[in-house]
Amino acid sequence: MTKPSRRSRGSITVQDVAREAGVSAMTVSRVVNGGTNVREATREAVLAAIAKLNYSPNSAARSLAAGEATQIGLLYSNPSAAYLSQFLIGALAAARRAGCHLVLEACEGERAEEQAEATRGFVQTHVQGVILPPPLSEVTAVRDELEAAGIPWVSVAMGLPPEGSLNVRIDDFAAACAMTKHLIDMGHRHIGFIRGNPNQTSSAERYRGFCAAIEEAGLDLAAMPVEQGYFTFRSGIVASEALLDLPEPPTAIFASNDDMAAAAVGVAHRRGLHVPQDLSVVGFDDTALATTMWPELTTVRQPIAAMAEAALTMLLDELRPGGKIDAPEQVLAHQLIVRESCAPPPKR
Amino acid sequence: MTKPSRRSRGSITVQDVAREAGVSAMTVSRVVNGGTNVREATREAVLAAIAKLNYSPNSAARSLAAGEATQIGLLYSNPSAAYLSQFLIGALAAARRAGCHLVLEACEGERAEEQAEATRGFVQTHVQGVILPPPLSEVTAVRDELEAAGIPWVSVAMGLPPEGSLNVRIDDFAAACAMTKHLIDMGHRHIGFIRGNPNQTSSAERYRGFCAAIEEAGLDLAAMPVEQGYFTFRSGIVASEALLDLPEPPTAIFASNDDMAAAAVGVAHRRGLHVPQDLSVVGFDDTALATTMWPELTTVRQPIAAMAEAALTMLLDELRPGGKIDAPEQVLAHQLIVRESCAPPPKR
DNA sequence: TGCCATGGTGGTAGCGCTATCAGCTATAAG
DNA sequence: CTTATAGCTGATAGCGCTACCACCATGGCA
Repeated sequence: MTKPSRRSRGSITVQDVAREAGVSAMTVSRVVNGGTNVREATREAVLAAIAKLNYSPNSAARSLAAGEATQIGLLYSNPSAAYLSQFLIGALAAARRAGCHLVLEACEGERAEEQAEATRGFVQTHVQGVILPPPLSEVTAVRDELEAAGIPWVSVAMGLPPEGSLNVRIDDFAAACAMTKHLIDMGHRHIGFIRGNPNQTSSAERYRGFCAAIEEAGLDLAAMPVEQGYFTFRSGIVASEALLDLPEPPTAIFASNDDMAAAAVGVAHRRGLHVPQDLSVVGFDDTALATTMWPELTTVRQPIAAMAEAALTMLLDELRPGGKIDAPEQVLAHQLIVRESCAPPPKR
Repeated sequence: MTKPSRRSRGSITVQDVAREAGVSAMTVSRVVNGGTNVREATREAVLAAIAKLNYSPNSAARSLAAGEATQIGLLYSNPSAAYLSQFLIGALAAARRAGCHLVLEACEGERAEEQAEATRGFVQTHVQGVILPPPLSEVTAVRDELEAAGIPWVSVAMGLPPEGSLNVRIDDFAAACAMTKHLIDMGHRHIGFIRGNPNQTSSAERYRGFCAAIEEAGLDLAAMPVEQGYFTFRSGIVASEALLDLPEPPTAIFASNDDMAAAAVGVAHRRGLHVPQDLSVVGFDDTALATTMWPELTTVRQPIAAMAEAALTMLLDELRPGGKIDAPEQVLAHQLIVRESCAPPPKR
């Protein structure tokens, strides 16, 4: 008489599958994980048993037995909500597959001391690795703290990551270049640019892309009005006002992110300018904002969720004892999203 | 000669703490978890040892040994990004504390069949419970599917949840009432209301709150123009146009969420109306949008992260074998956030 | 013919924690 | 003074899985 174990929730285990397939638990485990050194016939028998019993491995047991990393930190700071939610979706998907937990920590302040403090929180909770989405990927206070604690990290969406560091990003340069070409192809010859926050290297990369496209088209870069922005809506207002106050205002504005582009549209409306008939506006990032405005924004889409997934996967590879990272740097594809906020320039 | 176990990552375990404190591992475990039946002196010794060794429990081992729920589903559908990110932050915090994984699943379509399909994905991945943020909390196709599979769920932010169901929410009625009172107190006597999507009971509750405040102030409810919206920016545009096209347009617009309020502001600007001098606009939810617009929006803040945390905690309580839920319904406090988008009505 | 590679498989021993129960000490009750 | 009762503690036995080795067939090579 086999009384069922008191604690068991009656779920299917490797043992059940092994019995069903007529092999050992070990072989089932091998099939489930990559499965090197298993004969094809055996593998199929196991897979059939898994399907029949509707088995799914217990991730707690798996991480415990494998001694895997279980806590991965994610330090975020004042991200756009749209960015963060996409990022979390991607990170969670990867985390669940790997059976590890995501530990979030907000890093509010701008001061190095506050940032270091938030980072230390991670060290105390024993996270085994940390993911740094922008703009934290660029903050040395955070990176130094992690370095000191010997915790590996992956930076995401840096414009120009330091050599040899783990990072996942898009090609900001190429994307900005393509967007600028799009404006030029529409007929714009006088394009205003709003730069991003200089504390992020992607700002410089986007500006470089803009410049490259202008020069490649044989236009006079010096004639293009450029304003400094800081990725915030407010800074976009100031920059847009400055651009539109010029004696000869541009016919198109390329803002380094969507928030600032939204600001440009708002300023234009206040001045009675119609977008896109009188002024074209384009952004960068394709956040939710881009489609909750009127007109909807032409912008560059970053595969945010995929980048988060890639970052977590890369980090776990790094953490795995034997496994060395084959590519410490991963560049994912961006996409130009054309919507209604840009049109050929008005005829004079 | 004790060779260290091959797989150990050198982390501190209960055994280490037990040795340090001069007690058994079991006692340490008791102290760490609630700690019933432990003498005060013993507890302190254990806590001291924990602090000294900087011990933190291994959540994988814990869930495995305790046979706890490890996978909680979260079905989301076209939420505002701001809502989702806040929600995930709260849910993740609770999930990590409980040592369970969050399994996300997007439920895109509107059709019952698609919704049921997405839900079945959960059943196959063996989630032990499901959290339903709005608007899915109201979708019967989803709930029926979960019911059929015997998976418990918690609904979040329903306006008027069915009796006896697990749910976490705010008092939409009271919040809308307070907001309306705020407008009346400012001197508004002719207030336009944009309703939310009728597929969500919170829409009706917010409208009820509006009506109650109007009547309580002795105003004529029938004189207040009301338009149907669907929580989207687009629907807000249509509704706002209708309100402002009236022969006698309202001096204030109360939109049932921030997206529609943002639309109202946009429409007003297009018509050359200044907000808040010519028209006051208020929203509901306090999403990120409320502060990335100009002027910033007066709105109602829902404690989204706290609601998500409460929902997950409630679900885990329900799942715990012995533990019965003491309160299947939990109402959290909302907050009126006053910003720049509303002012006394213009003098005639 | 022997012998070592090699690919495939199973047995064993934990990973770090907690449920269970037995035992042990104090206090209350008989 | 015994017995019942409660409070506190520890030994044991797993939770479901995988690392590690031992093992057994092959088959190629000397």
